[in-house]
Amino acid sequence: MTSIKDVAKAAGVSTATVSRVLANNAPIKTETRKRVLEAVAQLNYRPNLIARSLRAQKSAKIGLVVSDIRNPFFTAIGRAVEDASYEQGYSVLMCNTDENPEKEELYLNLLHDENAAGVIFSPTQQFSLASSTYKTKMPFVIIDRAVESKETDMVLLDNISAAYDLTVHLLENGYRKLAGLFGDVSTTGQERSRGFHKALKDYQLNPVAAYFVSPRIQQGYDATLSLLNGPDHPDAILTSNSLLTAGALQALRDKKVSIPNEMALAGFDETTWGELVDPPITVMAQPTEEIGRTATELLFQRIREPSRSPKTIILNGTLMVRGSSAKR
Amino acid sequence: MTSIKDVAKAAGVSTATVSRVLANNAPIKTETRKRVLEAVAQLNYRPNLIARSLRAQKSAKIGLVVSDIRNPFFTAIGRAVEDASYEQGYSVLMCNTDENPEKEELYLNLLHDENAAGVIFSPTQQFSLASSTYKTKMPFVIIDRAVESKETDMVLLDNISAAYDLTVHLLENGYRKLAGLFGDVSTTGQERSRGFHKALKDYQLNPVAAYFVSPRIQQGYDATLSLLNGPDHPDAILTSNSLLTAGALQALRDKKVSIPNEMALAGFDETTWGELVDPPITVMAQPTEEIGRTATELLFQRIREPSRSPKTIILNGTLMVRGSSAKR
DNA sequence: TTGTAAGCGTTATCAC
DNA sequence: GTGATAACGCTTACAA
Repeated sequence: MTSIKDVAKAAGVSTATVSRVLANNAPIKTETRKRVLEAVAQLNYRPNLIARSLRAQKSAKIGLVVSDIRNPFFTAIGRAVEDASYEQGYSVLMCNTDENPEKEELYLNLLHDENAAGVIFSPTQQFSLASSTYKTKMPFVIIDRAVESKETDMVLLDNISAAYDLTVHLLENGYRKLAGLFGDVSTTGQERSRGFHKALKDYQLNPVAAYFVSPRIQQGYDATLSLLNGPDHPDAILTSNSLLTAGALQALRDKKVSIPNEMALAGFDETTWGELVDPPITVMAQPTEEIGRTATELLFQRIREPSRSPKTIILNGTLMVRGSSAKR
Repeated sequence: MTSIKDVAKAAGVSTATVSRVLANNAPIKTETRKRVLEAVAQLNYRPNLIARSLRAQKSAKIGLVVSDIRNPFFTAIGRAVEDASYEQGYSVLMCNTDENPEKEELYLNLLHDENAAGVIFSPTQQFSLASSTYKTKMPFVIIDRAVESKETDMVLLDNISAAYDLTVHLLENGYRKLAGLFGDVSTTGQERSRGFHKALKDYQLNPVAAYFVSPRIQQGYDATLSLLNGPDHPDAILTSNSLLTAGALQALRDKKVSIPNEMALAGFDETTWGELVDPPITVMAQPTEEIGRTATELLFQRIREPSRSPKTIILNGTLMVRGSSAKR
C-alpha cells in the first residue's frame, strides 16, 4: 500500500509537505505543490482514512440505528440519511436492533469505539439517556420516537395530531365503531393511540378496541382476526404503521370482509403498495425523506458545534385520502 | 477517553500485558489477569477500534454496494448481510450507487481507504474488474449481476431458467401474446430476457414486445401504457423486477384492464404487497435472505483465506403461482 | 510471565 | 516554505 512516505520520497519532500499540499492549509511554493501532486497521481496515492481518524480522533462515519431497515419507513429514512451524508463526505453504518436493547447497546458501543462522528437513532423503549453509552457524548439525533430529555436533538412527527386527524377523517366519513392497532414497542404507538382516543372523545364516542401489539405483519393479521371474531364488530380499523396495515388488509381479504363497505381501513405510513391494492389505502404519510435529511443536517450541525442548544423538530404528516375509507 | 495506558497504569502492568489479557492469546498469571480485568471494569475501558484497525491493517467493516436500498430486493439482502455480519462481529457500510458509475467508484475507493475487510457488491454495467479499484485486491463478492471473470466470488440467480420457467408458466396457462419489461441497467435484465425468449421459441411463438427500460416504477408504468396503446395488444406482461411490476399494475388499474382476464401479470421478486393486491401477483421469488447470507459467508471465507479458488453460487428462484396469471 | 519499544499512516507543533 | 518529530491507541517481536 502506498503511503504518504512513498509520495514524499518520490517528490523529494517531507511527509509534512505532502500532508500540507493535500490539506491545502498552508503556503506552499507552486513548484513544490506541482511535484507533490505529480507524485500523488503517479503513485495513485490515497490517504489512509483509518490513520487519519486515529490522528484526528474522529471519523467521517455516522451510525443509523433503527429497529429494522426492512420497515419501509426506515428504508426510506435510511436512504435519505445516506444521501445527505454522502454529500458531506460521510458514510453510514447500518445497525438493526430488532427492538432488542442488547443489540442496541452493542451497536452504540461499537459506534463509540469506531469514533463515529454521530448517530441517527430510533431508540427502543428501554433505552435511557442516562445509560453509560450516552454519557460518552457522541452526538445523537433521535428520530421517530421521543425520549424524555431536552438535551438532545430530535426529529419527530406530531403523532398525536396525525392520529387525531386520521381518526377524525374516519369519523367525518361516517364510521362510528373504530378499532385501533398500535405498536407496543415505542412511544410512537402510545402517542398515536392518544390522538385516536382524543378524536373519539371529541365526538363523544368510545373505541371498540385499542390493541397494542408487536408492530409486524403477523400481529396485524392476528389482531384483526380477533377483532372480526370479537363481540363488538368495528366498522373501521386504524393502524399505526404499514406492517400492521398489511397484516390487517390480509386478514380482511382472507375473511372476505369488503372494504370499505363492511370495514374501513386507514393507517400510518405511505408504501409502494398503498395505491396498488383495491381499494387503495388511506394513509397518514410521514415525510420520510425530510425526516432523514433533517436529522442528518441536525447531526452535522451538532458535530460542528457541539454546544449549540438542542432542537426538536416536529414535522407533520400528510393525509392521503383513498378508497379504503370512502364516505359511507 | 480512557486508553490502554490508563488501564495499564491502574493495574500496575504494562500496556502489552493489558493487550494480552484482552486478546487472551498469551499465558498470564491468574493474579495479573484479575487485576487487569478489574481495572478494565473500573475504568469502563473499551479498546479503540480505529487504533486497532490501523495496527492490524484491516477493519471489521464490510461494504454493501447496491444501486438503491429502497428496492425491496436489496432491502432484504441488506438486512441478511447485516445479520450475518453482526454474528461475526462485523459492521456494514451502506452504499447506494443509483447505477451511477462515479458514485460506485467513489464508494469502492472509500471502502478501500477505510481498510474495509471486503465488499458485497452489485455492480453497474459499466463496472469493470480491470478498474484500478479492483486491483487493490479487496475481497469482493458479486451479487445479483454477473461479471465477466472467474476470478471473483459470486452469488447469482439462475436468471435464464427462472425467466424461462416464469414464461412457461404463462404459456402453460394459455397466454400467447407475451410482452416483457426488463431492466436495462444490468446483465440481469438481459439474462431474464434470454429466458423469456427461449421459452417463447420453444413454444414456437414470438414475443409481442420486449422492452428494456430503467427498472423503476414510473418506467414500468409508462412502458405498460405504451403496450396498451400499441397495435399488438399483449395478453400477458412479464416484468423483471418488483418496481416494474408495481408500475405495470398501476397502469393496468388506471386503464381498467382486468387481470388476469384481459391481461396476465407476472414478475420477479417477492414483495410485501404481492399477495395483498387483487388479484395477487404471480412472482418468481428470489431467495433474498439466502443470497445475502451466502454472500456474506463467502466473503468471510475469502477474508480468512484470500487465495482459495473463487466460487460462483447459483441459486434458484421459486415460482409463486397466484391469481394474476390464472388459467384462461 | 512480563516489559520495552517499534511501528501502523496521519497531521500538528515547533524549528529553521 | 519546509523538514523533523511527536503523538493518536493499539499489538507484537524481542528481551529479560
